Amino acid sequence: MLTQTSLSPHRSTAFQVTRSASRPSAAAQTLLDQIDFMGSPMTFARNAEIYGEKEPADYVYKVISGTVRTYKIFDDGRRQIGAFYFPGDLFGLEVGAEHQLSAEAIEKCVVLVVKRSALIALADRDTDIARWLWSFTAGELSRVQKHMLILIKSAEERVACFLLEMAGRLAMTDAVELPMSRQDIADYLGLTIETVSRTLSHLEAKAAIALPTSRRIELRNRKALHHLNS
Amino acid sequence: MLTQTSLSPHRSTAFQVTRSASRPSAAAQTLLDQIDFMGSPMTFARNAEIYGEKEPADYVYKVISGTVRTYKIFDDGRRQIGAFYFPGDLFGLEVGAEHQLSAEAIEKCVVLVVKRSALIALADRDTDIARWLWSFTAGELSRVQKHMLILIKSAEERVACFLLEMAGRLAMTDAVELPMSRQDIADYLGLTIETVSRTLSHLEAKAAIALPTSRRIELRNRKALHHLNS
DNA sequence: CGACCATTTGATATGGATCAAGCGATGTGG
DNA sequence: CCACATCGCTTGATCCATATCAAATGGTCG
Repeated sequence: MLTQTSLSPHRSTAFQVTRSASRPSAAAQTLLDQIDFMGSPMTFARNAEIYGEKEPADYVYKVISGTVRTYKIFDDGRRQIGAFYFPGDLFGLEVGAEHQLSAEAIEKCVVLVVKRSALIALADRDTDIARWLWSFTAGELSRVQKHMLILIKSAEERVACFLLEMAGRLAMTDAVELPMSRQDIADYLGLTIETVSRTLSHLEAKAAIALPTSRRIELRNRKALHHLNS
Repeated sequence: MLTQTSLSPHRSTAFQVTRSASRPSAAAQTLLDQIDFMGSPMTFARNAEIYGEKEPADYVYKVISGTVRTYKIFDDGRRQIGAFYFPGDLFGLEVGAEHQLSAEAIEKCVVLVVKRSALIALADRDTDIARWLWSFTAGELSRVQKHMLILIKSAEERVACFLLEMAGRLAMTDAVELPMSRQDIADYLGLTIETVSRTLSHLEAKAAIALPTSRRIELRNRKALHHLNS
């Protein structure tokens, strides 16, 4: 499952440098940081599958570079994107035996791959680690709950929420370089690409945003966007 | 927060009988069962608030009888129901300090109330308990993910999913007595009451269900309902 | 019985989907 | 290096599912 579309695991020189540091104690830092010392980097090409729905969830992943989407495809061919993951984000951690969604690289990605059993073993010895794993799942729950709430809003509100979310996660300034296509955005928001495109054009007409290129979006009036949020 | 619309906590004779049994070891049963020995029963009237969004999440609840809804109200007045909880279900367990949604009794309810700190204390001493708490949150995550997926479907698919879910949770047979109103169903499915009502009528016309009364629903053709599921 | 509330049903409006065409950037082969 | 195919995106025209507005029906409780 890990080999189908990806390079075999190896340690890049960049990560070897990091690994040469002395290993801190379990409680001294978050598990998210510790994974840097436990994981093997793997590279995935654009659109490569990282794992598939219902495959054994034996590994957990941390994004080093690039962007990942998790999604589900329905019988009728429609796709719902569950989440986007950016550098620093952990994904693919399940409590059950199987992945609930599929995961793909949106663009060329490097991810650290860690055996889930290794994390579980740590958690059994260290209450803080166990607590952290629980918190992580609770964070995912919270995120999905928010995502669910945007699906009952109007197209304009959904797009505004999306832009604010992306700006918050991958931009320090008001300019965002989106790594995902209009189709990805549409499938994340439960809209069509035409509606996403039209809504962005409309927000630009209202001077809430600017679109220097189709992937680059500048927030010009966050207040107007937030107002759509409710 | 616990007193506003409810009786003060007390132990009913029914629970005293249960409590008189010798206490099993932590690992011998699930935490869900153990809560029966730890919790104080409280009664909530129809539509009484059990807790509000953003209130401290110091207590966890287990439904003994009745039905509970969790929900969020938006600025524009719309309400989204996050979940329905039936007898035996646990709700209100948060990892963070505050409740993310509000909770209300749909009908007169008896719930067991347990201090969250008591559960956390158990989890710190018992890895199995810690694992169970994590699994519980993961189960909620899984449920919300499924719920999110139905929000992008057509009205008929949403209603069919809802009926199958309710039948699975509160009926042994094909007849379901719904505890919630059309408005509750509509707010759970992201539809209007009119659309819910019309869709039920349509499903009845197609002989997929029967509606002896507005609250009682008989599944006459599960296959047809499942087919709408996809 | 009568008031009230939940539900159903009907008529119309509308937001977003669908179908269709055009546009701009990117890349490829002649 | 240019002509052309391709792909992602935008824009336009029309359609349809669901919302909205409105009224009728039915069940419940004082």
